[in-house]
Amino acid sequence: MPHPRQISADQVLAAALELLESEGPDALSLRALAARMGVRAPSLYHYFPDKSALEAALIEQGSAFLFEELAAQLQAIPEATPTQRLRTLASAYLNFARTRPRLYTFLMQQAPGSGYSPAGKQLWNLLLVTLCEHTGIPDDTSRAVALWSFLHGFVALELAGRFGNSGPLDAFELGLAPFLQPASHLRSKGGLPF
Amino acid sequence: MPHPRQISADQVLAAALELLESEGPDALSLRALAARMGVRAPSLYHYFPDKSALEAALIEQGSAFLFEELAAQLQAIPEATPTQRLRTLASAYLNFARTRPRLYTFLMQQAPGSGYSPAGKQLWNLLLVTLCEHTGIPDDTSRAVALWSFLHGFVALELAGRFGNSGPLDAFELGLAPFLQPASHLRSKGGLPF
DNA sequence: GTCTATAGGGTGATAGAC
DNA sequence: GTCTATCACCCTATAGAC
Repeated sequence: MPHPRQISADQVLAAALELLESEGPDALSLRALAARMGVRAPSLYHYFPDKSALEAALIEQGSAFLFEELAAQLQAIPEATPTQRLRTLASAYLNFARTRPRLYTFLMQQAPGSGYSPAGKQLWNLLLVTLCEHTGIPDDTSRAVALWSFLHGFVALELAGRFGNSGPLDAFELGLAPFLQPASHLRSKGGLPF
Repeated sequence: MPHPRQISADQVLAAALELLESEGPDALSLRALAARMGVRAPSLYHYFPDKSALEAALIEQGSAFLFEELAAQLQAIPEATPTQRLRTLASAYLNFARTRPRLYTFLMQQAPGSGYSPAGKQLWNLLLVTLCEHTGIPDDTSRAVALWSFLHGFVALELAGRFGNSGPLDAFELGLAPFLQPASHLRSKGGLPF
């Protein structure tokens, strides 16, 4: 046989992830991707019906990657208080985005497509649960959205190069502080935020 | 004369802004832009040396547009307290992004290029001054970065369709609340944030 | 399962006529 | 100042050989 099996769907996704991170989203073409795998572009159609399907799978896998990274950081500190866990989550989020800036940007700039995303749901749930365990409020959805907004906003602006060389780390701590307040302070307000 | 002057640099930018908002950034090609102006693509090179120069000018003008919108909203309430002004600024920011989602995304996803951006500086200064007048802290840079992070993050996630139909407006108020706290509360902490 | 060949489209940019 | 014509490149996707 002149052409034995050389690649797999997972290998395609792994190579796509590498290509995306090293060359940017515009360089994520089927030709370039195939070339990186030592194969020709049409071969990829054996594993994905078209490019958008490949992209969707890439987003799903990238989201799962992010989730696993955050979960791993939390599992590394089993004795931590809920507040420490929340701070760790925030740090891990920032760290992931800094380590894989183009992947992070790629993940966030696309809506979760038509179908629903298991990895996206896991991610959101991790954030929500970690926050709720800190605040002690059962379904603290709005606060979780606010926290996510801050985290994403900080990360996105930093990755886009909007922060000068003025220390943005101060700002990260400052913006995070209200979410890290002791839970008692939040509940004593009786419904009023902060 | 078979070919009298038909367009100007400003008209090109205005048409580009329309095209960007209505068709998205991928549709912003020189051919499509020229077609929209009733002209051929090569004519555009008489006003901009290349596409990237046109994009840079578009970003600059779009940023100025955003700045003017925010400034106008603030000038409309000359009697307002600093806190009211800050809240108005946040609302106007959110409103601009919702009204011109693709322009906003386009503006934010690009670094300010090589040179510096007067409009970008005006924008940042307006945010910084409005916040500082509220907190009473002279150079509250870090807090301004944190506020910008939250505003941009909320807007970006909303525009990317990451918020379900669960009320994101609550989250906006909740995330904004720490920044709107009475100034006395901020200063009484003696350096400690919040 | 991978290949070659190709269809059919897009893009930015330039030369030179008028 | 705008045009036509064109270069040189990129892309996704399919047909059909092996």
